[in-house]
Amino acid sequence: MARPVTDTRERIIAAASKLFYSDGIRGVSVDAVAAKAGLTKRTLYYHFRSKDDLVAAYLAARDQPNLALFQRWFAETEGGLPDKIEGIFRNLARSARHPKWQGCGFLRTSAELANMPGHPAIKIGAAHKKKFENWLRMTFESGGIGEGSRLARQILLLLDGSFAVVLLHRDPSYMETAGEAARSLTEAALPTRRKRTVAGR
Amino acid sequence: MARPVTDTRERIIAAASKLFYSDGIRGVSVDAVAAKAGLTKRTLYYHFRSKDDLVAAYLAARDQPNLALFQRWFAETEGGLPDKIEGIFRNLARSARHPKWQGCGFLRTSAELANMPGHPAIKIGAAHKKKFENWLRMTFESGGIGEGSRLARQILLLLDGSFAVVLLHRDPSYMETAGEAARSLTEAALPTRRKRTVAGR
DNA sequence: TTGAGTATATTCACTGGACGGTATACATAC
DNA sequence: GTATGTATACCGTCCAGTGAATATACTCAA
Repeated sequence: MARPVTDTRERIIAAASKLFYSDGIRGVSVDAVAAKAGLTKRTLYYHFRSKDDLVAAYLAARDQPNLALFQRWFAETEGGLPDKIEGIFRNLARSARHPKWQGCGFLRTSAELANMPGHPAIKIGAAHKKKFENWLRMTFESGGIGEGSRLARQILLLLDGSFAVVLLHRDPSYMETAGEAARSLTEAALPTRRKRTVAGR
Repeated sequence: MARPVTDTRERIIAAASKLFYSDGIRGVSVDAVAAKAGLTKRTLYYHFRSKDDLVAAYLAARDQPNLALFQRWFAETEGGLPDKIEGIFRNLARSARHPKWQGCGFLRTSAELANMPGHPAIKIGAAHKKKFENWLRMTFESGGIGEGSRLARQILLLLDGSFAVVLLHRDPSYMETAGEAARSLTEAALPTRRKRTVAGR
């Protein structure tokens, strides 16, 4: 065959993505990924050095699209900063109602591999969440919020909390509750539009 | 030997608890649990019908002590409701700095077994979190907070969010951030002590 | 234009080990 | 002499990773 490397690689990653996300890392064998991709395990091992490598590639491939999705949800929501933040949670709740939804792949991987803190996949997950947090912070700061850093962390906590809680209870309404909380915190952090001097901590 | 059933059972659960919490469910073999408990796998299977049973027993054994710990942290913190809520997070941050800390066993199990939503262990985890949420709600309501139900959910989201985020970044300071957010939300929900009529949503 | 040689890509068949669970037998306590 | 409890040894399966061979595309000299 000798197709260009990237095609096969991406087919493998696509297969891995579906399986790892749906059944967890340790719940999916390399054979299963190869079968889903329509090739032999040996071929898979030609393109990836190890299962750990494959897991890292799976998460790396989800990094940018995930971020872009959140940013789109934010951009497409009408209204002020609090509304737009709440919009992210509303969209998330909607997507969590899809039957194939299984929480956040990054968080689930970090939970599953908690005993291997140095695992490349965990580093990728951590970097992903940091990117999101930074984007929030910059958004807040350019929206006139002084302590954008703190608010960004709080929103992130609510977001990841809703991933965890909704995965456990299978009740996406928690995401709407999280959205309300996020809105409250954002409103409280917003400058009062009247007096505007120090107002710090 | 023929020791009373409960002794051996509890020794097994204690061993399982350490191993499952530290290395995850699928990362620990039944043999490993038996070895840690100082007996044979066959003996273990005399006391538990399957690994799934054992996993459920592991979480069931953590239910009450965990709840009691949170309640103690709440009770032992001086001050008003917001302070006491923040106290939970502060204590949690302290415990998360212990080298053996690996997040919340209930959440990690639900993440690992996400593809088996009916698994008994997940039901136990869900019930545990519901108990905690209910305790929060009752605490808030008897503290004079009208919408205690919503606030309880928000606090829970922050708490579980901090479990997830700290597990990923290995940075317990997120728990203090979550505690601040929890305090803010609690303060905002507290009656103004002055005008007190509707003030609803 | 072709054909030899090389790098890329894929397959089949296998290994060594771990894993969940069980058949059978033995020991102790009441 | 039967309930309970523990141990040895085993079964069938799955799983991450590999060795050896093969097939295809690419390069470049004749």
